[in-house]
Amino acid sequence: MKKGSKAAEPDTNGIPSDARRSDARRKYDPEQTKRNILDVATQEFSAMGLTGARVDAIAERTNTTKRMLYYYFGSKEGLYQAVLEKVYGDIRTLEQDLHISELDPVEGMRALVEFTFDYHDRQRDFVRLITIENIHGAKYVEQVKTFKSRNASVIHTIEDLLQRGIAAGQFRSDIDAIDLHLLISSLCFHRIGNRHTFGTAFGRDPSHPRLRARHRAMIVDAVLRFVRKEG
Amino acid sequence: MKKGSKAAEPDTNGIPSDARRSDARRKYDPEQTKRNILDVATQEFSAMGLTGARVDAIAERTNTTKRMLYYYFGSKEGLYQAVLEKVYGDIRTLEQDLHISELDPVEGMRALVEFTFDYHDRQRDFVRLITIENIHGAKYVEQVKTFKSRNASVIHTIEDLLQRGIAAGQFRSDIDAIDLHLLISSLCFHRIGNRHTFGTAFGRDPSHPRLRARHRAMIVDAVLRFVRKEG
Amino acid sequence: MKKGSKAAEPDTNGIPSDARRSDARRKYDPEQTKRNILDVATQEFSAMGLTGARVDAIAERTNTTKRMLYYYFGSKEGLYQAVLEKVYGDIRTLEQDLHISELDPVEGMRALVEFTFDYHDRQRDFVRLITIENIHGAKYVEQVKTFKSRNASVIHTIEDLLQRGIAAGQFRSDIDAIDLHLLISSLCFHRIGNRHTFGTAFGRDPSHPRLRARHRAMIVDAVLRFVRKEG
Amino acid sequence: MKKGSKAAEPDTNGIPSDARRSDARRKYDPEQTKRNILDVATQEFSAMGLTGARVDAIAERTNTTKRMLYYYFGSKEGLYQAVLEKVYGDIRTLEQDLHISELDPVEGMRALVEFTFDYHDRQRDFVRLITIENIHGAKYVEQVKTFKSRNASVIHTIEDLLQRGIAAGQFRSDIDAIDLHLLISSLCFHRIGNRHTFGTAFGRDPSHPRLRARHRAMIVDAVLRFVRKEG
DNA sequence: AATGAATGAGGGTTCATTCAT
DNA sequence: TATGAATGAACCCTCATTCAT
Repeated sequence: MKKGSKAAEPDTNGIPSDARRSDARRKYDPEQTKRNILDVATQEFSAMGLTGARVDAIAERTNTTKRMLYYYFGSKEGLYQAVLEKVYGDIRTLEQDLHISELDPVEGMRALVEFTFDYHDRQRDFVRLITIENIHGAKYVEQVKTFKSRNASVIHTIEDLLQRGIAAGQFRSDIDAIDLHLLISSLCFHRIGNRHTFGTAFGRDPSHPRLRARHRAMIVDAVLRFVRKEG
Repeated sequence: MKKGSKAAEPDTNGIPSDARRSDARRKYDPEQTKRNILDVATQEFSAMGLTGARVDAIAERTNTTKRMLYYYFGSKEGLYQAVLEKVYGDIRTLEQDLHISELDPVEGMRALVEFTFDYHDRQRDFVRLITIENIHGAKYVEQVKTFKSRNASVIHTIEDLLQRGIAAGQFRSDIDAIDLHLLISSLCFHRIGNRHTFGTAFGRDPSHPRLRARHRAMIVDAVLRFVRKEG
Repeated sequence: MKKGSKAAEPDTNGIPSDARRSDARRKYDPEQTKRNILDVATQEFSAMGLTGARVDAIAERTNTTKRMLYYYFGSKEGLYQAVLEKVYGDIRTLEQDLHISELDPVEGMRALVEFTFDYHDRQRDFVRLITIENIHGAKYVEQVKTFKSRNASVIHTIEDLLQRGIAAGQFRSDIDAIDLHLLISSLCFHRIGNRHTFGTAFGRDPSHPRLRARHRAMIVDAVLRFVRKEG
Repeated sequence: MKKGSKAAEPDTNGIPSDARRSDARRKYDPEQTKRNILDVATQEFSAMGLTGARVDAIAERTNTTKRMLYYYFGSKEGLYQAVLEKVYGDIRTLEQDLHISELDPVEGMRALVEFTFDYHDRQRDFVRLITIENIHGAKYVEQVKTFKSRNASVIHTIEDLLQRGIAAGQFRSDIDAIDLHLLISSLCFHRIGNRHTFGTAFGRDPSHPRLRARHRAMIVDAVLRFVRKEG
């Protein structure tokens, strides 16, 4: 308010901006503010759905105010989309670390299924957001750039596995890669995504840690039985 | 009231007045009013979710007014629950018609899987409502009386199949009935419930009629390979 | 519905209508229905006020349906007015039974105050309805025929008492009858009408039976001290 | 904003800008907005009762919109309670200014009664709101913090007066302070609170200014006669 | 960069009342 | 005489969003 207030700002003399970024005590840190909003929004959207989520509820649990939310993300939908982007950005590289192409087809398939299983088992926000997206006809995820490319890479991995497995006489030759991915996804997704209704129906939460190992083995088993060449 | 007035009415050619009671032209027909509201509500809730659905939108597409909706169902949530109940009531008896217990275990298993597949493939509202319920932690379906009992009957069917299959030397003996149901459900549910994100990811709608036969065969195949006793 | 249904009605052959009236088992008894509605309505209006009362709430606790309420009383306001009328009709004759004019002025005054006290102490519905009327500017009680005439009679009683008391040298001669009635009413009304706020303020319910005798004596005392000629 | 614009404004002759902060022309002034809402709400609640009052009606007569009402007071009931609080806050200090403890007991009692009379005579909103509260069982005033404490102070004042009056041989020794307060309140409250029904009954509005002096004297007289030790 | 105050459109719900039987 | 079904207007409240500072 006073003139000369600019001079009164926390002095940044000479320190490179990169270093300042990581200073947690800085008063105004746009990146941190954005991250904070995104984290809270992820929880809220994941818990309540797109329509069920409340902008006020998100703002309240944030370190900043509602206005900032609009300042950075434009609208509720914009924020939702940013959440989707963030969640997808988080996965990006994980799969490549498995080096599946270096494994024997059967072992590679097992590794892929186990990875997929573990991923769904741990990333519940991701699972919920996918569910929510489907209620909205995948309208928003469609605009997430990394979405399609990332999924394409899974198909490549599977295609490679199938090809090598067939060549080695281990796998059947009549399996479509996308169909197989659908099959694997189904088995890994459902037990998390629909765990509440399933739990209510059978008095058994399918996502409970106690069942994890058994389900993991079951799904790996089912997939391997499905792809393996008989006799 | 007058005799002559009958002739002026839209023709009812020969249909006895008893049958016409359920006629759309009757002004005071609570059963029809309720059914009409329920039908419209099923669409709206299924399309928009519980929070996303608009009571006004439902009322508008109804033959009556918004007030009647509250007259019969008390609240938006009450109506949602009634929808859940109706959708569940619709399935109840269908399964018993299969007479699975009279079939050979392998054929019985095939019949069960095919039935489950077809059911999910056709009853998209049902699938969507289950998805929506999971976003709300299955809070509402918990209060639907028929829900648990109906689900229990599926498990009995599977248990019977497994037992007979084991006895006949056809099935493995280490399979849990509920786990198997989860596996079958996963495969049938996912391709419908998550078809939008799947379609966006791979440019292929997994619920498209053109893929139905292939997926149906695939799933039956996967389940049978899973339960069958190996060589 | 069938023709000849009239003959099927509970037969009333020859019994005079007066006798039939009092038959509690009669199916349709307008007088009893009306009384039933009025009784329930008195409770509801007295408990909730005119705006706070709910027509549905009244109808629910009645032996008949909401429609009858409109059939007999026309509207919510009509019913409210009928309640007012009933409550006033109930008092009508009570006061005359005291034969105050036959008593010595001091004893007569005591009797009048005690009667007024007891009446307010017992007829809480009456007190509440008066309170409610004042919130509505006495709009409805204005149309109750017995209201003004009944109140006029109290003034006559007081005037008579004052005159006789002055003549006997017992009472002051400078007291206005209406003012005195206001004074007496104030003392008897307030402890019932405002008992809730008073109770909250002082932790003591002024209408509690335990205090009744003391308050009764106090008020009689206060009034007599007020009217008595000094020295 | 321009210098010249000031001259065009309705004159603010010489009042320093600090004082003008509460000026009606400021657009962002939460305190004024709140006060404005409270003032209008006081009228509406007092005139219509809690249930009878309309949020829309309040908002309409306000400088702001209905939304702000909820922004500041949360709900209709919250606003009602705030009104109660405000009305009570207004009285709080008034009584202490009388310095009753410095007066001779008889004069002190007279001052107290006159103050009570004048207060009820002037603060009709207060009287109405107390009436309304009693219809709701004092549910809301119970939560007004200042309510009990303030009332306690009146009792202390009366106790002090009684004690000193007894010591001076002027007052009777058998009077309970709370009972006396009830007596005084009754006399001051009733003529305002029930003036409509009283007016209808006797064709005389007891709260009319023309009667004020007479009633004031009557009530003081009645109270003094009641407390005075008899010859 | 950041904020409390303000907003209009629409949300679910309830009211007293009337219609058709 | 009596009734369940139906109604439209209005009620209280909440939403995502923007303004002025």
